[in-house]
Amino acid sequence: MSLSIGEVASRTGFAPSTLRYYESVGLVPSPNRVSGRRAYEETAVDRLQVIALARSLDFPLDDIRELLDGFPTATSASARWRAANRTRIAALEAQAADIERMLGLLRHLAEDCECGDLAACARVWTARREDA
Amino acid sequence: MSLSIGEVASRTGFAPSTLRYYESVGLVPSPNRVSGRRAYEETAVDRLQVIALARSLDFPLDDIRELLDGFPTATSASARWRAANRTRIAALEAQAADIERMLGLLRHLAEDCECGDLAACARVWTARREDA
DNA sequence: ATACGAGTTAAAGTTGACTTGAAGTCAAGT
DNA sequence: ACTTGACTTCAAGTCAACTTTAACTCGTAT
Repeated sequence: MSLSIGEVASRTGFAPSTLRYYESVGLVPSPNRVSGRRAYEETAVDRLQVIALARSLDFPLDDIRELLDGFPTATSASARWRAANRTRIAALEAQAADIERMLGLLRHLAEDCECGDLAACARVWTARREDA
Repeated sequence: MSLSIGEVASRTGFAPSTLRYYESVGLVPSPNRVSGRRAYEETAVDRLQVIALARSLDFPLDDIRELLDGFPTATSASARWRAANRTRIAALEAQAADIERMLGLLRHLAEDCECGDLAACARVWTARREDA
């Protein structure tokens, strides 16, 4: 049983135009056509859901493509791919830390802030980032 | 003591062109000019560091402006601003959850994945999102 | 038979967030 | 006097990621 572009769209939350675009840039494989129309396999939905998760975290399409194309199929997973993955994991961990800082600031503003001045209370949450 | 655009740039990590752009769109107030040049106060750096944090989380500029402009100055903080803030907090919490799911997937791929097929192991981390 | 809805392609348009380029100003150093 | 380096403005260019438009093709229901 195959799925129309509309069905895939509603299952994944992507617009049909987005699915065509993703195909055009090679992010998803080109599905068979049945009388001109795309006939997706169910597995396409799984791939797209990973893409949706990655996009929700603002992974660029090139990055997602690399992530998915280098997928460790049974054996492989190149050193290059593994290194890239470690980088991605580190970046996500840093991002999680940033979210916690931002949540700290927003909750402070929402609940009990009496600083009166942004500068006064902001430094608590914007401390750090002394590298390079 | 005031800061040149170059000093503010190196303290905040923004390019000078970005600082000018932020000023042009009203995200940061227009600093005094001393013989034509911008002379920033130190507090501008604090504001910009909050902006840097928000931008690192891909907050749109309009959102950041609203966040900063509605800052609870001693007394205020409109109901509208408070509501927007609750929304932002919820969005960040959801984003943190997405990061955890993605980290779960990436670590699985990096360490012990023997699924061989993306679809096979992806469903564990792409489950959820059954709303509306 | 024909109208409808959902699909098709290719090309052009949009948006947000910057960056770059051109042409000029200014203070300090040689 | 003049070069340098960091600045100025304003307009235009860039980039990723889509979306929109135009013109067309199907299969199905009336």
